Amino acid sequence: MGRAPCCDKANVKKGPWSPEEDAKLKAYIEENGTGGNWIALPQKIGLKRCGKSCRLRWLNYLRPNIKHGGFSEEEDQIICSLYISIGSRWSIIAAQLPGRTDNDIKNYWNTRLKKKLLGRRKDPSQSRRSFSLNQELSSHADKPSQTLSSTALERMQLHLQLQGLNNPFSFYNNPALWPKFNPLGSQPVYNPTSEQNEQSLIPSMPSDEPSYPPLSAGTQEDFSCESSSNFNSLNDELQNLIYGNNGIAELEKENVNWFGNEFDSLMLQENHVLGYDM
DNA sequence: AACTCCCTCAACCGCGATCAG
DNA sequence: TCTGATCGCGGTTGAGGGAGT
Repeated sequence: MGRAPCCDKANVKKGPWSPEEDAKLKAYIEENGTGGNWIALPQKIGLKRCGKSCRLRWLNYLRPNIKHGGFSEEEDQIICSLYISIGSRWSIIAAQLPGRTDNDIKNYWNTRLKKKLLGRRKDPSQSRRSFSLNQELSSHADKPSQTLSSTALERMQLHLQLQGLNNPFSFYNNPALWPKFNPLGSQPVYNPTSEQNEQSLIPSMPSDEPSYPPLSAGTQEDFSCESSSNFNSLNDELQNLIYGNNGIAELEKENVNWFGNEFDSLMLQENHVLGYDM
């Protein structure tokens, strides 16, 4: 038995929204709110739209203070850092960028930022390195135990890419990145002294690399968010997500650990490919 | 000018999570 | 506790427009 449709598909308009529809939806929500029920909302205001479509239109386009396009270099860095840390959790990434929607960031990442970063080939040796890794990994693709998700591969590749010394996004030579990479304020994500951090959110750094400095108030402000309360709630969300003090967070932590494991196995494979483990 | 190709982004779809009765 | 309804998220699609030929 299939899933029940959320609305009557036959009587629902699809495709681009007209200015009249936008005006109706915007006026109603600004006056009455969503009423906590998106499914019933279009009927209330006489729109032949699916409730989900209304919700999306409001969140991604009509909501006040939405920014479109024109991503700054700093926003690029935040998106990139968080993508490597937590993957395609666009809603969480969007929460760190005021005025940006998850859909916007997702589109921006898929169409531009990913190409901008992964397409970068400054150093031929680095290029060969990435290529050989991909080639080697894909040659093992028929072995189930070594099949890796494309997202993880992409993040792995990005991580390698970002290690390039000439790369402005490099974690190692760009201190401005460190606070962005650790959105949790004073609690460092990577703590080389803690055994529990073996599978930390951030891939392990070589032991001779400096650990991330604790955030100053200034850098935390720099990190984003209009109000401190907003920042704190986001902060809490990320704290829960990463450190986990409830059931849901534990689930998230599993995912994070999964990435840690996957990343570790990738690093092992890469070392093997490059002959570092000999 | 006409055609094709490629890119962007708004919107859709399906699914897991959560809520309410 | 169960079940159906709804929400929210991430992946995908396709229309529209710009660039190239």
